[in-house]
Amino acid sequence: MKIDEIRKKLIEKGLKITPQRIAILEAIIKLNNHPTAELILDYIRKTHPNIATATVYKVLEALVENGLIKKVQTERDIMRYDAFLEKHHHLYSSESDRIEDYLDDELNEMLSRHFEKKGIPGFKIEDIKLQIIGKFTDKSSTK
Amino acid sequence: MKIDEIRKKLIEKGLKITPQRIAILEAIIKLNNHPTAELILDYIRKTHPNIATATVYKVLEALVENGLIKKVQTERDIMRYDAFLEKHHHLYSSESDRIEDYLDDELNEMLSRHFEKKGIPGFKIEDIKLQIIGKFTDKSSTK
DNA sequence: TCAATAAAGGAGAATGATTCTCTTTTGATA
DNA sequence: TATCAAAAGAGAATCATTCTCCTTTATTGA
Ligand SMILES: [Mn+2]
Ligand SMILES: [Mn+2]
Ligand SMILES: [Zn+2]
Ligand SMILES: [Zn+2]
Repeated sequence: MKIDEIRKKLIEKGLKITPQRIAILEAIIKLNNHPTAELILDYIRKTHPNIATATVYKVLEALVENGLIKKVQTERDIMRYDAFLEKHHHLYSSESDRIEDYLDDELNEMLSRHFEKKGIPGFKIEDIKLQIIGKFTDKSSTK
Repeated sequence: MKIDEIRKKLIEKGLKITPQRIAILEAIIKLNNHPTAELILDYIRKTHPNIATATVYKVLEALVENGLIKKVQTERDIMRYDAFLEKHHHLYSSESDRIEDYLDDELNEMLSRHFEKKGIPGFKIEDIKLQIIGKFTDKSSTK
């Protein structure tokens, strides 16, 4: 997502285009792996040294409410943010708290078919998220 | 799970049997739907008026670490606890913050088969949890 | 271009769930 | 029944997040 796309999305949602909002969205995209508010703050302070903590939280909330980003929960008491908007699931290691995206259309179709056939009485499904918990085995972490 | 079962489990894990631990486990079981620490506290104070807040948190932590209960995350910044230990998934409504258990062996087998066939490079799967997000449509809540 | 103004940002205090520290009590063991 | 490590109690501390209040700014349309 480039700046122009970000601007367009903000306008679409009736949000004012501010340097802070653009910086925060860019930060999430750049930082990639589902950063915390604190990581975003640290990153942004390099170019916007005066941004307030509350601004970051308020912007994040506004972006979530307008569907420009998503919240991601983990086992820890710190919210994570995700600018990748295509339907996807997450690989998660509780040891390293690392989150990676997992895309699997075959899986999504399988789930759709399953729940279409076998509905859940008393419940209207809106979305299904898989938390795939385990350990990353690549070089950068044994966890 | 009855008191005797609880006692047995505590002994198995080398945990001392204390009135507080039994009360807290009983509370989670009795309260059922994935209570918060606060709800557990309120419930327990009826019979143990002097229990300390920190004790509840410490006991909950010990029970989680020893596999007697599980933590459940939601979109909110409050931990929920689950004494139902069989493999299951959760139905969740963000509006009401209600969590219900969802058991589906057919689904579990389907997922096992899928990931057995199609592994995830660089990742060793330990568990898969579905968060089924939507709205409850039964009498007790429209949410 | 500029004034009006609602929306957004800055600063720092407040909040609140959770954790920590320190002291006292208690369950398990022999 | 004494011993002692484990656990509980009390209350302060922590810290991610939210709130309040004031100032600044993006947008709009005259
Ligand atoms: Mn918190
Ligand atoms: Mn909190
Ligand atoms: Zn993601
Ligand atoms: Zn459950």
